[in-house]
Parts: sequence; structure tokens; C-alpha cells
Amino acid sequence: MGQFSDKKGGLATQRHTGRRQVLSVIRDAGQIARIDIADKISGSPATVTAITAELLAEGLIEEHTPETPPSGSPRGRPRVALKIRGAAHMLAGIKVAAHAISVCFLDFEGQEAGQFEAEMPKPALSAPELVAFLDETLRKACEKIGVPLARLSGVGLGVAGIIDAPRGLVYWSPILTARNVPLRDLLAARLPMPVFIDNDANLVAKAEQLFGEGKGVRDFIVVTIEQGVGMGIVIDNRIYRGTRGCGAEFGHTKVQLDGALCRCGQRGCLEAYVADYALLREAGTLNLPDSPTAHARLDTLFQAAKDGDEAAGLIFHRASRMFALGLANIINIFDPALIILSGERMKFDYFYAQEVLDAVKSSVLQIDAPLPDIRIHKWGDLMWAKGAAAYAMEEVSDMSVQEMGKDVG
Amino acid sequence: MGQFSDKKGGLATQRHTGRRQVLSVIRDAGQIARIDIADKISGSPATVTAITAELLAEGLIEEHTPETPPSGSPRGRPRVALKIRGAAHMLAGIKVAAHAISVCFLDFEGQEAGQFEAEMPKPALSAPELVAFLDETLRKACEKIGVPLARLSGVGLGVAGIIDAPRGLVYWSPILTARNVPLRDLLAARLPMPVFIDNDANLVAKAEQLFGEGKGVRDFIVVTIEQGVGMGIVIDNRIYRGTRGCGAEFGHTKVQLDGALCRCGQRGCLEAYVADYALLREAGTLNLPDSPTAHARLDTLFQAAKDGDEAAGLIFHRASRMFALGLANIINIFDPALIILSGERMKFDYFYAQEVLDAVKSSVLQIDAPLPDIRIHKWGDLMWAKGAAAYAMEEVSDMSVQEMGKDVG
DNA sequence: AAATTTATTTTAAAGATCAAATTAAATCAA
DNA sequence: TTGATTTAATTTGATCTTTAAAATAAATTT
Repeated sequence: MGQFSDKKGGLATQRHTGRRQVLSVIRDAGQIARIDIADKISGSPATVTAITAELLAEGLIEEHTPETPPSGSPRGRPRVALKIRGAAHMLAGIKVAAHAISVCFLDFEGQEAGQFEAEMPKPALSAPELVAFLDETLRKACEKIGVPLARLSGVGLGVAGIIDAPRGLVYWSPILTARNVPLRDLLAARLPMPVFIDNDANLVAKAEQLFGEGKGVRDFIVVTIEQGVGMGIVIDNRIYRGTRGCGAEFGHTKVQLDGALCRCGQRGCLEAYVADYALLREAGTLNLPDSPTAHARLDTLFQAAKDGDEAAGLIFHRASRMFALGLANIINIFDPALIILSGERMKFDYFYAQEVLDAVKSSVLQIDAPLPDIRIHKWGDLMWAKGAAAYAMEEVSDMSVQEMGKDVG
Repeated sequence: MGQFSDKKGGLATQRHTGRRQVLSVIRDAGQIARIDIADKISGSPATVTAITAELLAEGLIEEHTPETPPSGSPRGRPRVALKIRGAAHMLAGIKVAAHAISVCFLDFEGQEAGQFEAEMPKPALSAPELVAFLDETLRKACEKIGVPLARLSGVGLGVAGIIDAPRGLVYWSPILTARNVPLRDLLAARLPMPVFIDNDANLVAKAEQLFGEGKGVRDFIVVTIEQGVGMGIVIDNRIYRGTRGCGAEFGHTKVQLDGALCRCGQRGCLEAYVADYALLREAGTLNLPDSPTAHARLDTLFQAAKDGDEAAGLIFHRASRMFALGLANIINIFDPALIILSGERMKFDYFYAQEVLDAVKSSVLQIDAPLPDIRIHKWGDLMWAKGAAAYAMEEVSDMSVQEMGKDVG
């Protein structure tokens, strides 16, 4: 029989791992023939036939026959491509930020199936308020997009703050007035499908891994700058979370002894130099035209710096040097193959201006081997929600793969 | 048959993983009965019987019958304990430092089988000189301890500096005059057994994992302070090495923008505040009695600080604050369960004085979950060599486990 | 000495994979 | 159009591995 028993956190059965591998290879490839799958997993065609037959029967994958037979095809029996069957599952991803909430629907293939956005009623809510609001928003989104709630196989939830993903716990979040909220279970109690929750930066990492620059990269790190500074660590294709589930707090890495005051109450955090509020705090002492929103004020400040305002320039200059320092530390510690600077705020090019990259490079240990690749990926707000949905997709995929022989009765 | 084929870096066979697990459980436990192994690996007693029979036949393990049958034993057939057979393999570990070289012999059970120390001929050697010296020293050690060289199944080598362990390459080391030396292969060419090489801090981590505070801990971090500052990262029971094999350069983490000059040529490295040379550099401006060796001068400085010398005290004070800052960063990034401060230099208690630990705690993100455990482990120079031998032991163990059915032909 | 208890081994059955043989589905060549 | 050729996928039979259940072993208890 399979390899050892499957109870508890025990070992996977033999077939189980095979199924997981095959599904993963198909997902990676988009579409791929059985014989190529066999090649990729170093298994025999016979095994692949057996496994894919199961997956086909369960509706997780499907054969993909192109309408127009490709001309100039080689002799021999043509390979028939297999692909994930999008209709197998529908997933929702929700990203909650201070002012807005966004929902994204993804089918099992990773195709976007709709999106929905709404305002937050107030910047910080109590736990019951937030749960009710999430529930309500998800139902509204389902209605608007035309997907019955019951159709969803899973919901991924991304929240800014300090999250223990495995336990579904929000230690602290700017959008919650309470601490230590078991948000996952609270929401799951109101919904008929499993709920998964994670730190928003980890979800960006997930999105990058599945749809973005991190595709096919085994170890990489994602850094985001928005309200705060976030980091997602991917090691060995999996998100690294630390023991308490709350590692990767790059933003609260100290870059200066007794430095600037951070909103976390400590001093010298990177965030206290580069996050929105840190820049605006310093801009307060400047004589800039007033703007209604923080976003607009930030734009004004950036424009002033670009136009040669020396004080404004100095604000960005210091921020970027601190950012470079923090980034160099990450490289020295992890030696990753790739660092992705992700998020909308990357439009402030001071963060990735050549001089910053140069500063990073000169602060990294010098050896005769290529430096890690640093890539910028600006993409919109939707990405966060998409990452949340992708997170749910992965979890549900894992669950599906394990459900074998269940319908034998 | 087993799970997929075994070619290249492909997947392990089914039995292969079983063997590896059983051996690992036995090693962890010291001695353990078959039925308990079955329990631990969530397998059946029958399987354990099969696997242990193989391992017994190959001489990798042995039954351990206590001379005195334990009184007050329960009814029923008594369980017979299995243990690693020490005589199965003999391993050597070598640690090369600036002034001394130490060799440690370990049997397959992890029992120390002898040690040997020698002076380095000069502080920095050329690659051929070092290889010849290592070869010579190992042979001398064998002679002294009475182990024929051919008896060794593997040699582990620990070198300070920047090492790419998988490739066996020394990018840079204070003991080598050249850069990018393929030291592993150079030494292996002169010896009849496999050679493994790693950064010395990783070897301390390995020693802690097998014999020290890291026993049974899945994720932990080891920090050492000696000539430089080193770090070993254990994630998921394995040493994390980064893509170029040279991650975990904690010592060159920047703790101050444009800070103190480091021997690596950059500014603001942690090492430039807390390593031996950094302290002595500052001590130079003090009026302290001269001492012949660096070691002695450091002792003098430390004593002066303890005796109330304000300037000396300030040197240590700053070093310890910087150290706390660096440590807090590690915790914020990794959220490890355990941090081990390891090495002889821990005798300077400023590094782990309560106030440093307090500073770390107050610089770490505050959430309602227990802080990582920080433990001090002072142990002698031999540990490094022991870690090197342990590294070789693990590698050889893995090789042994894979050699199955080889003697059937 | 028999009954009981627990550990280990043996046995027989069931999964899972793979090599080899077979079948399927195309192109190529006449 | 037909048969040869080629490549993909499936089927078959053998082998390996694990496991449940039965048998055996080795102790204690009665």
C-alpha cells in the first residue's frame, strides 16, 4: 500500500504525493501532455495515465483539444494536453485595508472570474463588526458577479497586521480595535466553506509566486511598501512564517539605534523612515500646499522633491538610504535568488532608483558570484485580493488532492 | 515498486525514505524499540521489522540488551532496544581557525573517539599550502588517536569565511590568501573518503542540533561571536544556506548608516561593533597595560570595564546595544522558536547580560505570544570540530541509507 | 504449569509503480 | 488508398512495499 499511514500529521500516502505532483505540474505548465508530465515527475507514463485518469474522473483536470489541429505537427499519435479544469472550484479572495475592501474571484485554473470593491465603514472596527462586514461584502460580491455563495470552495482573507496564519489569529491589525482576534474561525462560522487568512504581504508573495515574477523561483523574497512595510519570504516554494506565524516583520527591523519613532511604539524601525506616515510626518514641517487626502499629500511631496525642493528631496533621500540598508540586510541574511519590490507605491521611484540599487549592491557582501536579482513589480490593488484567492486555491487544491476514493462508497 | 524512479536528483524510493526515517528516529532517540519506531513514523510494526532487519544486516544499527534486566518491568514480551552501531562508521571533523586547527573523531553513534590539536604554521596560507597542511594534520591525528586513515568514512571541514557548501567552494576566508578556492575537491583528491565543507557557524548549528540545545527543535538560529560574528539558520531541521550557499551573514548586517568601518571594507556592519578586532580597535585609545596576545588584551579590557573603567565600559556598552539590535532584527525577521548564543566568547557576559536580553525583548514586535527562547551555550573550541564531524556523519548516514540492495549482485 | 500480556515476526492481501507489450492516432510514402 | 512508420497513451504482468491479521516469542501473573 502507500507509504505509511495517513493519520494525523503523518506521512502522505504514495499515491497522494503522486497526485499532488501531477496536479502541480499541470498547474505550473498551464497545459501539458501526459508524457511530459511523466518526464517532469520522473515517473512512468503508466503511472501518469493512472493518476490523470483519477483526476479526470474527479473533474479536477480536463483534456484540452485545440480546435485547429496544429499544422506542421510531427508524425505519430498526437499528444493530448491536460489542463486544470477551471470549473472544478471557485475561490474568493478578500483584501481588507484601512479604507477599502476588495474581493476577487478566481476559478480553479487561476482565471479571474470577477472583482468587487467597497469602502470600509470606518478605519477600525470591532471584531464582530468586521466579521459582519466581511460576510456582507462577500455576499454582495457574489451577487454582483453572479456566483452563488454556495459555489465557493474556499475564501482567502488578507489582512494587514500581525497574523498567525496557521491558527487563523490576528494578533494585531490596524483595521481592528481589538487584539488577538480569531478572525478566521469567526468568519468561517458564518460561511459554508473553509476560510484561510494570512498577512497581506504573504499574499503578495503568493500572487507573485503563482502569477508574477516569482513563477518557478524556489526561494525569493517580496517587499511591499504601503501604509507599512511588509515582507513575504518564500523558501523551498513555501511561505516561511516562523514559529508564532508572525515572522518576516521587515518593517520593524531596526535600522538606527534610538532612531525615529515608529507607530509600533519602538524607535528606529525601517517603517518609521519609509512608510507613508513617516514621510508625511516629516513633510509636516515643510511649507507645502495642503491636500485633502494622505495620498494626495504624498504626491505633492514627491512632486516637490522632483522639482528640486531641497528639503523634500532630503526626506526621500534619507528614506531611500534606509530602505537600501534594510534591503542589503535581507540579502546578507537570506542570500535569495530574487527580491521583488512589489506594490503600487513602487511608483515613487526613489525606492528603486538606480542609486538605491547601487547602495544595496555596495552594502552586500562582496563575493565573486552574481548578486541576487532585484525586480520591481508595480501592480494594482487587485493583486492583494488575487493573492488571497490564490492562497485559498492552493489550500483547496491540496484538500481536493487528498480526497481520493471518497466516492467509492 | 518505489515512488517514481531514483535517477538524478529525482525522488527517493519508497523504502529509501522509510530507511532514512527509521535511522533518524533511532538516532534521535538514542535507543528505541521497534514498536516505538513504528509509532513515531506512523508505520506498521511489520514494516519496521523489515526495515530494521535490513539495517541490522548492514551493520548500521544493533540491538541493545541491557545486562541487568530492568526490574519492575511490565508483563509481556520485553521490547528490545535498537541503537545506532557506533562501529559502523568513523568520521573526522576539522576546524581551521586563524591560529589553531582542531580535529575531532566521532563514531557513527556520535560518540567522541578522540581529538587532536595543532598550531597553524602561519595565519594565512595559499590554497596548496592549506590543503597539504590539512592532509598532514589529518594523518597525524589518525596516528595519534590510533585510527587508520582508511577507516574514516568521511571528513567534515569547517572554515571561517564565506563558503558555498554545496559546491565546496571557499569564496573568501581569513585563513586563505586566495579567493574562490575549491577547497573540498582539492582535499578530497588527496583523501580516499568523501570530504564535506561548510562555514564554521553552520557547523556550530549542526553541533547544537545533534548534541546541544537545538536537539529536537525544528527551527532555530545560532549566533556565534569570535573573530567575527557568525550565524547558522536551521529551518525545517535543515541548515538554510541561500542560493549562493552564503546566506546567514549576520555579522555583515548593517546596524548603522555610515557606521564603523568593518574589515570587509564596508561601514556599519554589526561585526565592526562587536567582534574582537572592533573592541580592540577602540581599546587602543585607552591607557591599558599592554598584553602580548589579542586574547589577553581583550581580557584586560573586559576586566577594566568590570572594575569600573568608564571608557572601557562604554565600549562594551555600545557593542552590547548593537548586538541587541541585530538580534532583535533576526527575531523580527525569522520569528524563531529558539536563538542559541553559542561559543567560547560568551564568557564575556556583556553579550548576554540581562540588560541586553531586555533590550532585545523591547525591540521585538510586541504581541501576546511567548517570545522566542534565547539560550546561552558556552562550550569550548572542540565543539566546532565536533560539528564538522557531525556534518560528515549526517552526510555519510544519508549515503549509507541509500546503499541498499547493493550487495545482492 | 497455564493464562495473560505485550513485542516481534510471518503471512497473505492490496496498492502502487514500472517495463514491456499493446493499442491508438497521427504522418509519410508509395 | 493502403500500408509503413512514428509517437502517445493504455494495458498487462511482475515486483516492491506496506499493512492487517495471524502466529510466534518471551516475559509476568496466577
